[in-house]
Amino acid sequence: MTESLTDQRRLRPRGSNLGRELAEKLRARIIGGEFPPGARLPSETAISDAYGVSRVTVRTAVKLLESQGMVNVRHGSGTYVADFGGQVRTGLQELRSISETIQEMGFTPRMERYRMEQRPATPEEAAKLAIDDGTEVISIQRAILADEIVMAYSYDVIPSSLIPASHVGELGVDSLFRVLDQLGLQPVRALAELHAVNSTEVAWGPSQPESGLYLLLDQVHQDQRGAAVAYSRTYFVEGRFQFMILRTR
Amino acid sequence: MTESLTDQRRLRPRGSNLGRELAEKLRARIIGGEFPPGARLPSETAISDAYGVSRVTVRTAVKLLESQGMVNVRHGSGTYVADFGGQVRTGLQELRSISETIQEMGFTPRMERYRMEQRPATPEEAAKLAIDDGTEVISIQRAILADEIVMAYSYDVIPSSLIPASHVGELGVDSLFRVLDQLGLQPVRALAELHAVNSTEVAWGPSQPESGLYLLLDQVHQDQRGAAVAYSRTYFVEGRFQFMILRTR
DNA sequence: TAACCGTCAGTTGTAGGACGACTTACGTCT
DNA sequence: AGACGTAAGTCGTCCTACAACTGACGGTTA
Repeated sequence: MTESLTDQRRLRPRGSNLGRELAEKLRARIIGGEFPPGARLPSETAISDAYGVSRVTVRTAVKLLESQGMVNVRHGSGTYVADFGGQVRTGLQELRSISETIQEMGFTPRMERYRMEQRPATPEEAAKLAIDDGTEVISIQRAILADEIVMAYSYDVIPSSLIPASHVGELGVDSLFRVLDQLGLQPVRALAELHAVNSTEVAWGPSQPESGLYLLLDQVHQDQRGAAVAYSRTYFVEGRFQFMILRTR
Repeated sequence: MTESLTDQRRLRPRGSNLGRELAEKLRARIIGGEFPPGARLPSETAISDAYGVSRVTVRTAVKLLESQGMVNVRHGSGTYVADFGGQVRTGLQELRSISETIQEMGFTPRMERYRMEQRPATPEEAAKLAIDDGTEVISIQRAILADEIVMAYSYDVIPSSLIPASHVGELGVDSLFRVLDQLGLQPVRALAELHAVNSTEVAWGPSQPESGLYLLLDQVHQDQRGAAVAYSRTYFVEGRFQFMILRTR
């Protein structure tokens, strides 16, 4: 068995590398306030000295932060912390669970399960997940709350073959991402479609919003090889969740 | 056939660099179908030989494409074209004009100007643009059409001080981005907010959509220094414009 | 036969040093 | 005071080399 090898690999998060790790550290220092918006980061050579890595690695880290909109790199001048309104930092384009985002915003997230069932995939779901028509899938309907206020209604679909029976129970309780992570199925990207929806058939349970106006995030989550691991439709109640997109060149 | 990028340095547009240029060329080849989804790109050394640039430059280009979700890089294996369901669609997070996006999708874009005026900024606009209350701004209301069908209604606001009188005339006709580009005001990032809107007061003119359901993209465009150069609200008619977001780790 | 396990070539990740291109500040000259 | 040249600092690109990883091939073993 090669179990010991995989365990060692876990010490360094799977799929990460020095560049990503350094980017995460720098990001933490920026968020921590050490480098306020507009401030200049140390030079690349200074950073490479401080962290004991090569300047190549520093550059990949900085480039990553730049692509996330955290910093602006100016040739000949330096690298500067981007100035967003002071508070916003997580954009929609970064892949993370909604629960975590709610938590980072200072609220208490909670999941409420409405229905969970195993059934054949509908043609649309099969197309999105690139599986055969009628393959068994697990369907989960949940509400996502922040401080007991409904933020969104989610409809998730996962092929049953990906979830061993021992983990099915966690699906309705824990975050979808966390369960997938435990199974070694880290989605690294998601192809999302956006729609405005006005319907009374989305919400369920108590404290339904009055307007019926939602922002629909229709997502296919993929692993590193491009294989679809989950299909989720999340209906965000308009006005309750601030959606930020960072558009970069 | 090797082409050297460094030879034509004088022709290079401002603010670009070799890495970005190479990324653009590779992107064109991918979109052109030379490398279909799932295909492996030539190795980094092969690309660096073919284009006459160093492997470092190739890596920055590939990293850029990776951050845009165009490719997946696998250590020890190669770089593979990401698989979006067969079609190539431009993601929302890449900053480009709507006209260009329409054109890339194979339609004919057209702008229709409804109203353009110079007036003091409203408090909300002043806040978004980080200017003093009541500063003179130019306000433009337009419709964006693809093959003569209204895709979106846009409400743009630019501080008057940025636009010399000689260029004001072009504002309603040409793309906003193109005018700003001619003035050396290249927006490199935009902080956008997303909303679902249901209103009958957005549309004007003939061929108004029946539903009144829109996806509102509320954007503040910034230059490289983080200064706000324009504030735009674009109401996309629901269902007519496919919105793609690429979420990456 | 079938599973296992090195080996090896190919590819991406990281290192170190060097120089070019650009920005900024500062001192000099007019 | 203003224009200009200079120099130091910083990012952009190049070169070479090696480490880490992947995938395929073949030999070994049960």
